[in-house]
Amino acid sequence: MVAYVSDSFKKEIVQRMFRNFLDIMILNIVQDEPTWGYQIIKHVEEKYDIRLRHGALYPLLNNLERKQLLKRRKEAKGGRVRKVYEITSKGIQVVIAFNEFLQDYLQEQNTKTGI
Amino acid sequence: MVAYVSDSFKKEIVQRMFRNFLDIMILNIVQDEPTWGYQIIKHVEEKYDIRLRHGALYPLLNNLERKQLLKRRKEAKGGRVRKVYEITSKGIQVVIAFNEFLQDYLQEQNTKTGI
DNA sequence: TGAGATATGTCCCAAAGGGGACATATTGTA
DNA sequence: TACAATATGTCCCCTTTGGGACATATCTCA
Repeated sequence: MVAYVSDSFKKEIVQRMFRNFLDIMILNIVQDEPTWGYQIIKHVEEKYDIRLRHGALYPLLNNLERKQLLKRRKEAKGGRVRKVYEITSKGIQVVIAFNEFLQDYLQEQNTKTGI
Repeated sequence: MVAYVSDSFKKEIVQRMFRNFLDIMILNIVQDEPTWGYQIIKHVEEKYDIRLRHGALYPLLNNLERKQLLKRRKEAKGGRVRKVYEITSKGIQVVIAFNEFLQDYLQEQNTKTGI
């Protein structure tokens, strides 16, 4: 846990989200559209202003593939290797479970604070 | 990361949520109504079927108080000590930041998957 | 009076995880 | 031709975290 400072509250949350639920964040991104490691790093950097370490990402992608949450659709080449990942039905289930929990959680928040 | 098995997906998510965002989960519970450590443990066990270790919770509560996210309202006694916590305005900001991120995140999910 | 529930405190060891470094190869561009 | 960007792989050390244990005190009920 880091010090909470007014404006950086949200930034802090996003960072923790990516630190602790990186696998699910990745699944979400890949679900949106098939993509590859390097692009995921660029995407997250651009959208969330967060720097993912490739040293953490690539092993994770291989891991998710081993668990059959992702599948490597093709290796688009040109002399250069590129692993394009696609989400599996099992992967989608994980994303759905996550989203449902969040939905239930927020639902409660709303009923408590009066819509 | 643990193996994802169909039915236990959601359970798994809840556990990770409490493991990784325990502070915010606690802030939420306290925001709902002022309460104390022992009751939080019972509450979480009952509602989520998750066992919080008091060895982790009590230091965290003291920590949240030191950071002024919680304040100890009173020590209701009877010879026995009980620390009743209340959320602070700073604590509420953290909860709001968290909820807003989740809201934005789910919003995107919905627009992507069609409403 | 003795056991179980209530209530909180603190500490330590082992496991996990992340940051950073080391490594390699191709493509484009100045 | 040389550097920056693209693209992925792997490893290690250090910090963080959790689980479990040790500790204490009161209250209630059988």
